[in-house]
Amino acid sequence: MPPLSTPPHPLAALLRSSARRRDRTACRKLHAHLLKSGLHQRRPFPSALLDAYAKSGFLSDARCLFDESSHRDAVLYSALLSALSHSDRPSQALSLFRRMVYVDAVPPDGFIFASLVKTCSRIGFLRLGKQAHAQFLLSSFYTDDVVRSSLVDMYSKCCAVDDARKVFDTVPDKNHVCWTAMVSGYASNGRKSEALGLFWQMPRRDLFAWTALIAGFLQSGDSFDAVKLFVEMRRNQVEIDDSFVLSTVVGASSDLAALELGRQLHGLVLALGYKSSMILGNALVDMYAKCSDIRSARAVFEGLVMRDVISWTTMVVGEAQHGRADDALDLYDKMVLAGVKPNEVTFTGLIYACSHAGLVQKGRELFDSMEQDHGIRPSLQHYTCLLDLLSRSGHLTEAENVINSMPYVPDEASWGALLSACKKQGDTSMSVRMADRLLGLKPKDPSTYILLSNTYAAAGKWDSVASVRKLMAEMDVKKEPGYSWIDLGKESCLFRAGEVPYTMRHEIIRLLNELANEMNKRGYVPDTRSVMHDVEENEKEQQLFMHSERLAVAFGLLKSIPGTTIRVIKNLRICLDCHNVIKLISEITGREIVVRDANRFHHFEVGKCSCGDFW
DNA sequence: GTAGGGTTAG
Repeated sequence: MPPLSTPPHPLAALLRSSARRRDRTACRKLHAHLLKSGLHQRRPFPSALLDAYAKSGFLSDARCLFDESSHRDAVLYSALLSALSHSDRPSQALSLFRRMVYVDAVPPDGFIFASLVKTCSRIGFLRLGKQAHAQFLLSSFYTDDVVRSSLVDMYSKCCAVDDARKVFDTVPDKNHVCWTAMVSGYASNGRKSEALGLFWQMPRRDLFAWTALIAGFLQSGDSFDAVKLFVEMRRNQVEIDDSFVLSTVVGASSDLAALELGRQLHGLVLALGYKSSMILGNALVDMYAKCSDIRSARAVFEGLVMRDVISWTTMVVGEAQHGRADDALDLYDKMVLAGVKPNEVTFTGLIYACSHAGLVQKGRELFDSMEQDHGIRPSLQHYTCLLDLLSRSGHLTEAENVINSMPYVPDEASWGALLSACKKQGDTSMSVRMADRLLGLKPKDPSTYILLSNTYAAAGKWDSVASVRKLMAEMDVKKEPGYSWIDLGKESCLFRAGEVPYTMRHEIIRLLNELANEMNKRGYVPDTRSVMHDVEENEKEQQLFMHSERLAVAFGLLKSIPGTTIRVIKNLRICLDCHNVIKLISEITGREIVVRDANRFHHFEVGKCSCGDFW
């Protein structure tokens, strides 16, 4: 006969179900009842109550219970440590752990080791994770497989995949959690073939395993294969009974700027009944914004039942990248009115919006308000946004004062922001000064080298141009080749500069020539400043004529349904001349054209661009 | 009574 286990107290069962529903009111009622009946200090209620508050998202209530408790044993510590390790400030678990060991002299058990390792995984603290591993092996719990699974996860998250594999191999009877942790580890660290190999060796592949694999591919930058795997998962008829995998694959379509795919996924989300999921809603808002369909993004946002700081921030950033600064600022006011606290990401989006619309004073105010009104210390990235804001609108001296007095060491991005603005405004001596500082940092980004080389060339400093080239060779920096991509749902096409697909060659060239005639009538003169190669003027014009974004727009005009918006994605920034040309094309053809470049979105309509030529 | 794997914003 197996030993009879004590049935759970009916109130404990009620607490657990309230926690699952995240029902804080129910927790409070039960808490009151326990207090009145004097049961609150009897086992299992101290830890069950704490756990219920924590799991329904009220960590401060859980913390209060812990602090007021007179008897803090391993179970109570374990409940709070677990809650903190899952919170948005997992490092708090470390100070609690120290208090447990040094103040209350409670020795860690298997539960506590698991939470400690989880904390190290969340904050990426490999050194401490290794110490915890060593202590665990010395303890009497060294055979605990739950802790081993958390160690597999911890090593993977700290990029030590081979160490994760060593732990994985020591587990005799691996369960799903352990397999999934290892598959996720390989996938998210870019070890694709090992991830797939292990995945297909799994005894059974459930939704968790598929999600881990797909999310891992996405994390390591392989959105295309992430989507392919999702299709394979559907073919394998895996039931989707939670929304994790959907938000992951919606994220992949944002990355790919694949609007048609995103629309289909939106349909699937509705069909599977996840209309009211906030996380999925947030992912969809971001997807539509990144796929250049800002109106649909806004429609999904307006339809959200619940909005958290991520929902608002996603929408603010979306409006900002589409050059709709007024809408971004208006959203911010509504967000504050709705009682949602902005965070550091919200301010990045807001200052970016001001910067791209030339709203200097408003941007300065927001930057100051960040710390004054919201207690958020500006990061280096915020300072870089401020530098961009000031320098773009011609406040170069003020910007130079900021970069020299800010409480951070400026990096490649900060000097780069300042330099590109100086150069655009033709301040040669300041440009050279900035360029010299930037060159000293041995930059990594190919576009920085192009910027440096152009700056020195414009100033006639040919010896500096030569040293830029030399450093590029030393650092093995190669300019990324430009390409543009258009997705019409039924067919999509990728264009590189100067290359036209054979089957469409005549039609595309003929259309571009017809458009050029019309443009010439309207006074268009090619702006060859964007052509870097040292060639004759008419050769430069010929190169511009075949820029990838133009080829993609021409393809879109020929192939898309008349009257629909043409959406083009470019991997680098759009060139000055193409910007002029596409404005004219939008006027001549009466079509709306949206280009997503490396930096932002350009909406071309009736001869104008949403960026106001200020990008 | 307490633990381990997979989702959203710059």
